[in-house]
Amino acid sequence: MTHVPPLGRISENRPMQFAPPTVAAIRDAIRRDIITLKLLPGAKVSENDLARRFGTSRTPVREAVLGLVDQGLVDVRPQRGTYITFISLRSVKRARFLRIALEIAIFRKAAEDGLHPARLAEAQADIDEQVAHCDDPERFTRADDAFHRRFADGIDLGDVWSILEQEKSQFDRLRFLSLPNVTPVETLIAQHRAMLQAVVARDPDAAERAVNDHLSEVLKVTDKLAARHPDFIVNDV
Amino acid sequence: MTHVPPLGRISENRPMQFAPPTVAAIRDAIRRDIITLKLLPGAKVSENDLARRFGTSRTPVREAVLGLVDQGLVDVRPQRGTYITFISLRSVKRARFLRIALEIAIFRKAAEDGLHPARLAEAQADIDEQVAHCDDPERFTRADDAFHRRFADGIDLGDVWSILEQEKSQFDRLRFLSLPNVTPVETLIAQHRAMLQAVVARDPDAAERAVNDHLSEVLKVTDKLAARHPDFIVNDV
DNA sequence: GGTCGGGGACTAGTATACAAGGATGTTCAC
DNA sequence: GTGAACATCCTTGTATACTAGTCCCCGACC
Repeated sequence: MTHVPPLGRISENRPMQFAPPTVAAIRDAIRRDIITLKLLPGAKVSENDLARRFGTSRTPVREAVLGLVDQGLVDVRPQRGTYITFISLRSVKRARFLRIALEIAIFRKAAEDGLHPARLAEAQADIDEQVAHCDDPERFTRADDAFHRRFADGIDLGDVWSILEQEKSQFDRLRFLSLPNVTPVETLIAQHRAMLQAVVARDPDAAERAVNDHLSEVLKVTDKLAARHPDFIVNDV
Repeated sequence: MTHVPPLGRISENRPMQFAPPTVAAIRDAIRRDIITLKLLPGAKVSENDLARRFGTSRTPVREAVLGLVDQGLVDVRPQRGTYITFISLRSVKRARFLRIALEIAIFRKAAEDGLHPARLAEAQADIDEQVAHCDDPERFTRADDAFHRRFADGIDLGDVWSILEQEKSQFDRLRFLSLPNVTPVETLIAQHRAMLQAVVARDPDAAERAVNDHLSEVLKVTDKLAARHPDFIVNDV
């Protein structure tokens, strides 16, 4: 549980243009704590405690928590309490299925329609970033996510990534159980290069193969992790 | 705007087992009104009015509305009002992209792993239902949805359909602009049969082709509709 | 007649109060 | 010593009150 200084009415910091950042800020803060396992699965959280922690009333906290319920990260049981959900192996498998299906479609479309050169350059920059920080797991992960996201944003269909974001949190928790990743970063970077190259070459089939290889590699870790951390994981398959 | 009799504290009707059905009930009711275009795009709704309509306080209504914000169905502007979103052509295209990608993956997996015979029988029953009520658009649509959902539920990955459900509402509104559908129901039913048969035959490639044919047929209507109803649609592509 | 300003009637955002049910610990009976 | 009943505390769910910002109309003034 991280200590968070009271938000102190963000409205004073930000110009409060259109939306209240309060709820979103609280939701993201809690979400981050859950994904980084500062809030462990099964832990009980209290809306009152959170309200005190963030220096607001229960109302914004409650709205934030409800958002996390939709994401399957917390489970609120009336008159009992609010609990961090255990990592459901079935949910992880579902997220994996979804991610592979979607990313294949994304890269196929990117390879078919072509991507704006600027986007391609950004993707290349992401790879360079990965090379530069291959020893720093956190920065590597960030560049990794940026790379994937780049294509989702590039195919000009609006916010496709947000769909994945929501599901991704399910196995992002798993990923935090064992940083650094088991797969050598050189392999990952090589796979990223193959994915980018397939899009540049406008070859949808090659893109699909590359994505499939990559995600199979990345996601097969889940099984090992699930076996190693039975205390956080409910095996419901 | 439908008149809805006050919920009168659903807790009395339902056993109030675990969750409060109040918020969910309100959310679904509003959602239905939006999708069926009883609440037109651009219309202003007031949390106070809704609260009066449902016979509750603002709190549950507000929580329900926030859920609809996540689904992109309403837009709440602080201190101004809550408005039904216009149908965003980009969102529709995104939903279409997502649905094709996911359903292809679902049917491929169903064809690869095979489906429980009971599920296959249910899918067949759904088709029979479609044949029986091909003149009743509403019942046909229900059986249509049930058919598609059957496979999403059948691949044993948890609630995959809910992802689609959320996106589907975007062009469900479009669909309601012109019921009955333009594509003859005989064609749809034949396509459904092809999809089911491919799964039964355990032929993933055939399944993919069948799904692609079907969804391309169903979803291509959107372009025509978008051109015909410019008042409800914002062309942001 | 046109324009600017002020006030009232909305809006959503937040805080607080209350209600209802579960968990837990203590106490009393056996 | 053990077990059951009860009281208290704590939980979330809901209702209500209050705050702050926006819109719009109406009147006054130019």
